[in-house]
Amino acid sequence: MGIQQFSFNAAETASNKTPRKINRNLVFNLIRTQQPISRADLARVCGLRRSTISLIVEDLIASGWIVEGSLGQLPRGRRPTFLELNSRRAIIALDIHPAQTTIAVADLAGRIIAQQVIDVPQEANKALTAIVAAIRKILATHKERTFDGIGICLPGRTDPHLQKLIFAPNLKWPVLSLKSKMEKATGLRVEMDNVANACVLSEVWFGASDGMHDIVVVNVSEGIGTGIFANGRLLRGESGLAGEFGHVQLQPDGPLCACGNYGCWEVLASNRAGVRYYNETAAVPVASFDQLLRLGQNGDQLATDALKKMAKHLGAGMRMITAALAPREIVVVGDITTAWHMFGSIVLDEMKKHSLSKPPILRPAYDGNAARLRSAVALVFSEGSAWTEQ
Amino acid sequence: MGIQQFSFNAAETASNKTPRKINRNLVFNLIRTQQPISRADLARVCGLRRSTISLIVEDLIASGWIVEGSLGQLPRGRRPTFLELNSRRAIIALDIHPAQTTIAVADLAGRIIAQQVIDVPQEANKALTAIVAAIRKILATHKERTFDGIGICLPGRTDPHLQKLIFAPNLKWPVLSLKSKMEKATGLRVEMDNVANACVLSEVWFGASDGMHDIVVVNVSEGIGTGIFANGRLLRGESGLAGEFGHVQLQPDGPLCACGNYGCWEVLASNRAGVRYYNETAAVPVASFDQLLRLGQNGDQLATDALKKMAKHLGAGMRMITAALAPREIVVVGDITTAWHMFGSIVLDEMKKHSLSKPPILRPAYDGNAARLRSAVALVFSEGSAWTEQ
DNA sequence: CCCTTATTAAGTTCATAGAACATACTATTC
DNA sequence: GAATAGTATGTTCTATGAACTTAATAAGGG
Repeated sequence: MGIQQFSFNAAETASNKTPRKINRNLVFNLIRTQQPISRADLARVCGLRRSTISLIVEDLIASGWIVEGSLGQLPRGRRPTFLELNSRRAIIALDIHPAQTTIAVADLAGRIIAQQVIDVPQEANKALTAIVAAIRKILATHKERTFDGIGICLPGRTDPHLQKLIFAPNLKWPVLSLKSKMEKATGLRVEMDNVANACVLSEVWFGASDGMHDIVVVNVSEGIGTGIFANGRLLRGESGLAGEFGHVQLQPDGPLCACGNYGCWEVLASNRAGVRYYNETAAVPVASFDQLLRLGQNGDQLATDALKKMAKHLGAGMRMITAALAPREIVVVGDITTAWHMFGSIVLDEMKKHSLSKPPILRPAYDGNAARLRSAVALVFSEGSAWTEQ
Repeated sequence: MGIQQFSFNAAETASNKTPRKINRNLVFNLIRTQQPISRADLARVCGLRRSTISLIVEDLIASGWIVEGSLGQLPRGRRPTFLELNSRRAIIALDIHPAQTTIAVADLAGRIIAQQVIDVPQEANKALTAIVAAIRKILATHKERTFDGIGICLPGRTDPHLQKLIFAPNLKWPVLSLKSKMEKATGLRVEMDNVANACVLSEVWFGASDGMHDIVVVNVSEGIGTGIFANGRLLRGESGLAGEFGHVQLQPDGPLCACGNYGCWEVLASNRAGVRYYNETAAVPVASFDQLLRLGQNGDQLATDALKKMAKHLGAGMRMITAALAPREIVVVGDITTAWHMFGSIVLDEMKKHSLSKPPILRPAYDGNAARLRSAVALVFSEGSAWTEQ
């Protein structure tokens, strides 16, 4: 199965520089994921000759992506020179959330170097100003690093072509040329995407996924968003709105959803649904999902019941995803994962019910907290393919 | 957006022969889709230099994929030599159906050269024998052609790795090494896939789709199967069972489905559902969907109502697909398309209801009848990339 | 114990071959 | 003569294979 079965597109001719592009990409990714690693090991792992590897490595060092590090130990023979990512290169990661926005500095390996919560006003333009100010401050205090771009993950959808924010109901932001405005204001490249999509990239870049199998990330929050990784890429859809499984109607006589339909998955299984289930039965209502979760973890019966109901509906949605895409893994992101030992099995059981195929692996994101910030790194480097240029 | 953002896989290094592979592929596909076409036009269309095109064309002629044809007309200057697919190369196309199996000879351009319905016994091994006999007969009567393989589309799912038939309830066939058995019996390469998947490939190879956008094919028959084309490839899923949207539960209190769940899309919207709707209301039941369709087209009110109900549920499922994948187009295959002028708009309206994004283009397959047979050609040449070898 | 030599592995150098390309050329037609 | 199709040739970029250099340890001899 070749890489590009269907590339009969005029734009994609290959020149004699094409092999280098491909191999450079390959070698860089090997160093990124296997660092520290020597030239000789690179050759063994990927099958290119040592001489070829040397040339490519020289190129990557010259352009500042990697550096030579310490020497390795061997029982005999010349000691290998380890290659590592250049830790002076960094990106700015932004995790925009209705309740709380976090800004961070991360290096190419996804290590979070600095991190802080910032105050962001509700109104879109004021928010933009506040964010740009925070970015300028970061740039000023981290002069020793080279910044390659800004990665933003947010609870909304972006147009894949125009790179505009097109759908962010939870932020109450209108359609917005966020990307170009930020790029003008900061001079840095900006990549932004939905939380679920960003977490998909994070899983593929830093997580257990190898980029060769399909995975689906389900972000359970106020709503439910999913990100789909298929055929070696993020699946964005024509409009950028692929992955809105949250708005599939699973119960035609269910509660009204914000989208206008009744009984969408996210009305049945989101954090809000959990809270609603609890408040329907309890004498004293809870105000937030956090509260509900704490009650449940402390053994409150009504809270547990509400969360179990939510978990069951989550599982029903995962069954839908399994039928639709048969991915290798479904990865869950969101507050509910902190109580996965209590509710994970309920989700799993419901998902497996009458499944046609071997059900996918179901698991929480490998690194719930940092995942969203890390995903910003993945966004900048997977979307823009920054190291491919020149 | 490069071809291969995530190819950090050891197997996929590029050598200095890689550009030729890519460009040869590209040129061949241009000839395939734009034939007849001259070398000069190829150069203009794809951007490669005339000298490069000449070399690649020479190669393709030498290996028998294309031939030089007639000369074109121009107002002045040397007349261009048209290049065409070698019409002596052909494949055998098999459309296996519970009711009726068709065998055909098709050339690279998807032209059906000969076609005949064959008798196939129910039992799997006897069926295999009958099919192999029919193939041998075809091979004997078409000695003037070179056959590159056998493409099979069938109402079942195949394992993408092992190439076994793993799920064919409507055929009542067990898990079966169909591919390897047929290859041994005929000496030809065999590619097989689900009807919906095959039709996806057919759309991309011979239809309006350009291979650059996502499309979903919905095959409405006894059940409902869908094929997904995303990120430039068919989406098969881990198990080969991706696209089973037909078994997503859209109405938890709906009728029992063969899969064990209640209210799956296919129980609500397949041909069988249409028949069921009619028979619930009519005094005299119909035995087949064909009958129902004829009644409806003749203006029978109860039949029309039943078909409208079915159409509405079809639309609800398309809304699900839109939310899940946001494809550019949804293409419908199946008997219902013969009455698309009557029911298409009902499907469309239901699909659009409360849609978050611009809804996809909804249309019947561009060539309902030949599509399934043609898809066999697409199967052989897209999956095996036959012209890439050597 | 020290020095020399062999062995092993890492990394580099260089001639070679495949491929696209730019340029110049030939062929054909009006 | 002008325009267009198609071909031939030298150049450049690339991966490769073989030979080479570098650096470390092991073995052996004095």
